[in-house]
Amino acid sequence: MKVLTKNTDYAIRALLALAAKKGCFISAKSIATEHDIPYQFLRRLLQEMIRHNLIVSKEGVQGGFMMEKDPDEITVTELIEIFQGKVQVSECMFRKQICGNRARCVLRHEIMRIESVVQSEFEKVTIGKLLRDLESANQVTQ
Amino acid sequence: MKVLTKNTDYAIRALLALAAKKGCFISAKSIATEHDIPYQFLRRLLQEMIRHNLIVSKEGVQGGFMMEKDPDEITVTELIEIFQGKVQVSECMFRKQICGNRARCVLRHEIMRIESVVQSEFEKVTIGKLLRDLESANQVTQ
DNA sequence: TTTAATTGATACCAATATAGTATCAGTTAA
DNA sequence: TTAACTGATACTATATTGGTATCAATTAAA
Ligand code: FES
Ligand code: FES
Repeated sequence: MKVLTKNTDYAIRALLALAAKKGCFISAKSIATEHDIPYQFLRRLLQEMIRHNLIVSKEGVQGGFMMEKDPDEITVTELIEIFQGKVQVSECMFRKQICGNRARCVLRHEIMRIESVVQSEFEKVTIGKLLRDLESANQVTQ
Repeated sequence: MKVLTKNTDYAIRALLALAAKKGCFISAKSIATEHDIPYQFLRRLLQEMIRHNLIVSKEGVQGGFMMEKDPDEITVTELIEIFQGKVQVSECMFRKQICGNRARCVLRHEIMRIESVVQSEFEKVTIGKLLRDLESANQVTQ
């Protein structure tokens, strides 16, 4: 069971690259080569993130992509939702036969509780936090 | 993003059916019809659960499947691992370029922390617990 | 003003995972 | 002897994921 797919994985890495150079326009090509992400795949992800107002773009020579939203406000939960759809444990376990009362269903409550725990854990992890972790890790090893 | 696939969903339901009639052999056919699970699909899941010593079977007429392991010892985590593979957030985010030091990688720590949170949440949910929830829910509604 | 570097948009393809079906041999209670 | 069962395994269909290709539009710079 994979929690993060390539979409999300690559998107996080691209955002880290942009966050590290906030205010500058960085081309998709340079991000792709520097971070070992398939170019056309990355392009699609970047366009999707524009639609969600995480980043902005500039066309033409010297163009590229730039961080728009505050990195500390971009959570992994948000990225998962964009690229993998909303986290849901199960559409609705135990339909029909077993579970007659959807509203009061104890199982459903159990499931929803877990859903919210998972989500809140991923919400604690923001691009901003990851970037700081990354930078301090690099200092140690250099 | 779906956390539980049909495999796991059906397996849980089948186990609940068996746990509710502990000590008896129940045929795959009756479980399938009563709980609206595709018969051949269910058969495969049951065989897989035999291999993992969750249940046992008896061949021939009046045969079927019976709970083997204590329902309170069967966690949703275990079922996810059987049917969807071990929970892993990402194979290894930020390989190569960014992350030179696998052992000390802060990002990796962050990811592993979340992994363990997710796992421990699902470990709290056992077949035994679900069954009791289910039974008390049924009492209320009847 | 031409050109090369760029994004926008979109269609396509390949690989893998998920969901479901079919078949036939072997076992066993009735 | 037979019908109700499981064991084993192969097959198919569909969806998701991962990746590639193409071409038009834009723009800084030569
Ligand atoms: S599990 Fe869906 S309503 Fe109870
Ligand atoms: S993310 Fe894999 S070692 Fe750092």
